Amino acid sequence: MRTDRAKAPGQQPPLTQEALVGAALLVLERDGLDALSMRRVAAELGVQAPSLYWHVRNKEQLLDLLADALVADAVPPPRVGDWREQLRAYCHLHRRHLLGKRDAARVVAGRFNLGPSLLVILEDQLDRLREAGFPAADAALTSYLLGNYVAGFVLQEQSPLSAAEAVGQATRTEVVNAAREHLQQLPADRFPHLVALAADLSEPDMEARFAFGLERILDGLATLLEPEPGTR
Amino acid sequence: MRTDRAKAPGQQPPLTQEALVGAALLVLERDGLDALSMRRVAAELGVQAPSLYWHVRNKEQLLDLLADALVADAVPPPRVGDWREQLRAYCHLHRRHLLGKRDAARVVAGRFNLGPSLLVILEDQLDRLREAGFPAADAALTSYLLGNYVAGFVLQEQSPLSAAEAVGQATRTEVVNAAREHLQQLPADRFPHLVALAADLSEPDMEARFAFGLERILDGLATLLEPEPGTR
DNA sequence: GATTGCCCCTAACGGTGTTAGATGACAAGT
DNA sequence: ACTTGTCATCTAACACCGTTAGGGGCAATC
Repeated sequence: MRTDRAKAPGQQPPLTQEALVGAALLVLERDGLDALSMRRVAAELGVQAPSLYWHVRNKEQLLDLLADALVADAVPPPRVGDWREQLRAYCHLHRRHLLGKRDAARVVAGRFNLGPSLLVILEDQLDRLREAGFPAADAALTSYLLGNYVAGFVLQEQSPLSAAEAVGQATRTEVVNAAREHLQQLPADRFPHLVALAADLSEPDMEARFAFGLERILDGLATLLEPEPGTR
Repeated sequence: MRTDRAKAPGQQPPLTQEALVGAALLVLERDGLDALSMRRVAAELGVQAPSLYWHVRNKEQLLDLLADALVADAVPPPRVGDWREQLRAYCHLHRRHLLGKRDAARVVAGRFNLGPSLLVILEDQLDRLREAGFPAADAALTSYLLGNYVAGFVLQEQSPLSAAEAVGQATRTEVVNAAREHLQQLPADRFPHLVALAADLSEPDMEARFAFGLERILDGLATLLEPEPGTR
């Protein structure tokens, strides 16, 4: 019997680890994280599931590689403007990048990454922070803080979407509206602020929410650089 | 045949939704999130798995309830000091609380919560923020920001722990040491900052990392309250 | 006493990650 | 040319998983 490796639209290229990651990326984008199984990735390559374990220790490692691949094609922002503008651009780009790939934040967030692609980004960020005058320790902490903020935010941002579509009805605005109504109908004597701020709390403009937090962080970083501007 | 409900150390109490959540909490604490299956929760109650579906739509809903239960016994900090001190205490308590329960952040982070326990906390937070002088919209955004920051941070903080113990060897310091050595042996010409800051980047003092980010956010919030350092 | 509705049961479906061991392809050594 | 051996994939299987279908006991209600 011949090898039916070619029966699926598979690869002759002899199934490297990168090929696994590529197939996983494809499955993630097409079917979502919950449907990302070893069997499906294998099928994508025209191969049986156990074959994957020759190239990868287990699914967890594949997800680690996937996490790094997800940030691989993120391009750093141009080096124009002051450090603040550059960091702002960095974070907005990072968020846009994660939002662009389905379930990306769920893969990336809470994973101890340190893959090669992330290292490149980290190095570049540290360079700009040091150049801006941040001490070594602060630069390291800042990088961690920003990465954490963006990943955590996008995780929250795209989670209700997938949760809602799992239940049935779809659009994010429906979920947001339901949340606002839920808040508004609370007993006003016990939850006066929640009722009063229902509209603000269920503000669907995620861009604004993201920007608010980011600007707070940037403001806070600025105080590190200006030890005595007069007030404090 | 008699009912063998009592063969496991089970409950006569007729299996309410709260009982499910209680059992789930117990399984989570004892076996971790990855081992939290419907069958195991059922076994904890001396019951078969399909019985759970009478009280709960699916596992996702059980996790939602679990997420709220995980923040249920968080006590707000005393109302002493200025808003800054109170918010700081709030976040540190929240972090400690999540760290105290196994895999708590993995359950809570990235879940659209709004359970009753969280609503109480949110209401209290909003009250303090309004009292401190924050406009309505800013108070809402701030609450979201802080909750997001703490959950995201703890998610990162306790994730490598469980990841490492899944692989085999245990302690977090081992993982951190491996990360530092990995950074130090990078080619110094391509990654000068990563090599130089290896120690800072793999700083294992998570408390300090957390405090750094939190203080930045608090500094940033302070600039919202003092638009012009002259008047008010 | 019959009926209804609650609540748990057994059985089963299709899926999962992962391992054991057989099998083939193909290069190196004799 | 034949053996050897390593790589890379296969088949078969294990122990689970979430979830559904449908049966049956048991209390309250009519």
